[in-house]
Amino acid sequence: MRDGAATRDRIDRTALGLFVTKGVTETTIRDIAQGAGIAEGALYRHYRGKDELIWELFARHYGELARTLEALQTEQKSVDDKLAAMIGECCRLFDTEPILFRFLLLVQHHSLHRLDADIKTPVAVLHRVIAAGIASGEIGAKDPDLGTALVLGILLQPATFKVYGRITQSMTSLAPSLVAACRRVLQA
Amino acid sequence: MRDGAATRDRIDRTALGLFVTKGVTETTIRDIAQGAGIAEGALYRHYRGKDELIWELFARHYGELARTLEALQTEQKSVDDKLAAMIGECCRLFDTEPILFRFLLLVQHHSLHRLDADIKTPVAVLHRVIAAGIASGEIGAKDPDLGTALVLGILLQPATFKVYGRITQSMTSLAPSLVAACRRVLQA
Amino acid sequence: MRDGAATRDRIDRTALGLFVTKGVTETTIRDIAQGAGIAEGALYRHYRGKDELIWELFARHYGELARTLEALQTEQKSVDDKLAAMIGECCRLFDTEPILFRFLLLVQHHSLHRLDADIKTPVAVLHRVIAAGIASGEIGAKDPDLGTALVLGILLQPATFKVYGRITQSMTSLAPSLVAACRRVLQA
Amino acid sequence: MRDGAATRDRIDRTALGLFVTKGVTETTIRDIAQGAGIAEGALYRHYRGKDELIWELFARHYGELARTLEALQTEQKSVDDKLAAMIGECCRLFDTEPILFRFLLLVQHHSLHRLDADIKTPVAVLHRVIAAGIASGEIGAKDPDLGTALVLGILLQPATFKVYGRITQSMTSLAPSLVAACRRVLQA
DNA sequence: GATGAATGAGGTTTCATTCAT
DNA sequence: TATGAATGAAACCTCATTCAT
Repeated sequence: MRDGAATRDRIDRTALGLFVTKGVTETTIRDIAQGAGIAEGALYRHYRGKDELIWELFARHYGELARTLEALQTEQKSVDDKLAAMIGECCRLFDTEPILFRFLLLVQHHSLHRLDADIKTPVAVLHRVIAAGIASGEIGAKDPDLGTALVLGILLQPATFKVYGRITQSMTSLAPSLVAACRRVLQA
Repeated sequence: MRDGAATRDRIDRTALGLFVTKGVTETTIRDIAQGAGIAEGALYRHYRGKDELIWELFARHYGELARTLEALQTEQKSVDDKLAAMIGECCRLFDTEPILFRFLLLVQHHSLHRLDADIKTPVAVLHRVIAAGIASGEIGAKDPDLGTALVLGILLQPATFKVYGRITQSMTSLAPSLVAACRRVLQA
Repeated sequence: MRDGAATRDRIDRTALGLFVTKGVTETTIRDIAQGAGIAEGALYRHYRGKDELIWELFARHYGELARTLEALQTEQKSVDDKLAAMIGECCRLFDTEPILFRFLLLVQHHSLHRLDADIKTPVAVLHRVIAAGIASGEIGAKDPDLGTALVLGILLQPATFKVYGRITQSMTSLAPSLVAACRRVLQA
Repeated sequence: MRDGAATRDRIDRTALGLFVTKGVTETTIRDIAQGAGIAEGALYRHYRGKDELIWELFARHYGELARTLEALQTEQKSVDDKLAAMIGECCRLFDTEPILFRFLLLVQHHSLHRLDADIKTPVAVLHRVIAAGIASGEIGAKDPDLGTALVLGILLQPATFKVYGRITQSMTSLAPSLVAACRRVLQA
């Protein structure tokens, strides 16, 4: 079954790339199959259908990112360090696997209605850290929801700008500025 | 003859609502026609096709927002006041016409490739204000692109949270906090 | 009603031109109305529908050509002169009103199923002349149907070549050669 | 998997028949699919669209006829024999595959604009033979274009008459008469 | 008599999925 | 297990014609 795993991997990578380039709805099974070098029907050996492929791809990586952030956060003591670690990781991910990052950015809206009952999300991790910081007094702000939104905006909007070429530096090189911005924003 | 302008208006409103609710690609011409109470073919009296409908709707309102922001910005002296006015207007727009706002948020990516030669954008207005603030020394930050991204993130991510019900207050009531956050972020 | 007649004339000329350029089925009522400078609905004041427009145009001019040929043929004594007169007239018509000629060429197949009960046709006139020539011994050939086909081919195929630019001389200047060819062909 | 070649064959034959019977534009994809006993969508496995189906069908057979005529012409020494061979073959084709022949007759105008850069045509073969005959003095006529038109007219117009039932004999039985007519016509 | 919005049927094409091989 | 032809529903769009103004 090593072949099967390799094929599935090609499917995943091809799909990810096409989803990001053309959009999810605009990408057809045929596109993916061609890109992965298999027949259309073969895809259904690996996924029950297009929806499941999308969902699987999203849930797997979204969940993985959540677990990674959770681990990083746990390693740190102060809220400041926790935030720095998480933002740094996201920047690193963007630079290392931009397609995957953009996919997560893209599909989160599309897939959010299935998130309810399901897995831990990166946003939830972030939210918990900020809420804890407010509780402990490390963060001056009062509203954990707003705080989460602000931090998220400060992280994701530059990433979006980078996608469109409005920002050219690497996200990693930008990370310290973003961390600083988050700190300032959470002060009041 | 029947009243063309009224029909067109119903088309516009129906389309906007469906685009926001179901997504642009997921909304069909039939959906729109049914919602507007006309036959599918009738839509083509008013728009050359689905793409043009999307583009028209986007360009019209995106351009209008840009012009509104530009006017507001001109009325103010200091960069602080300019930012406050612009952010306030966006919050007001979100509260007043949430569907329109969400549509602009949604489609901007989808339609960005046609923005090249065309009209002024709200982002461009914001960028110009920030660049001027940097030049005049009113803003401590150095990079106008990053600054624009940060402000935009601080504005749009809370809006997104509100769309998903994670934030319940009105955007207008949130505006002062957002303005304050922007000021702080632009300080370094 | 002078205006009505003028409008109808514009419709006719526009339709003729479009039919020849784009094809009959490919030409829409809208095309014609736009070309004629009227609204789509207005066309139905002049013709009951598209089919009738086509048929009317065809029948009118096809019948007129038949009557013209009939008159010319009657004026001449010998079969040779009759043929010369008819061919000359067709060549003149091609040079004078190429669009009309091409339309007749084009639509004859499309409209032939309605010719049954109806009017005299140019082909019928030609056929009668040749049959008479065979009967009187002026023509050596035996089969009037084949003879008609040959003469028609000798006339229409050069016209078709001219339409496609493979022949550049005027049809009128070609007429003597065509007449000579017909004579020779009808000899055996 | 199901047999693709057989299906494609059924599509081709059905399309050819319908094109000839109802006209190309008047024949719908649904007509063809029904006639071929498949779903509409299945057609697109075999042809990219209706236009390509038409073009493919035309180019394939038009080119094949050109090659056949070329081969026959090469086998003969004298221009007379070359013409006889080519005309004989066309008559044989008409009698053997009348639908195919009528299709070629019908669509040549519709498809001529794509002939530019492309393949050899039957008309080109004929033209070359006649031009060579003029050069060698075997043909008395002077203008190869006119000569080609005349021969073509003498061949195709009887075929057209046969299509409409005005001529009842087989084209093959008519061939000698046509050859003789061509000879006579090319003498001056 | 003219206008052009509206209708409604029908055209071409796409596409996720199934299924025979 | 893989293939790719086939399905069938549905998408977008066109167009002759009607009809309210």
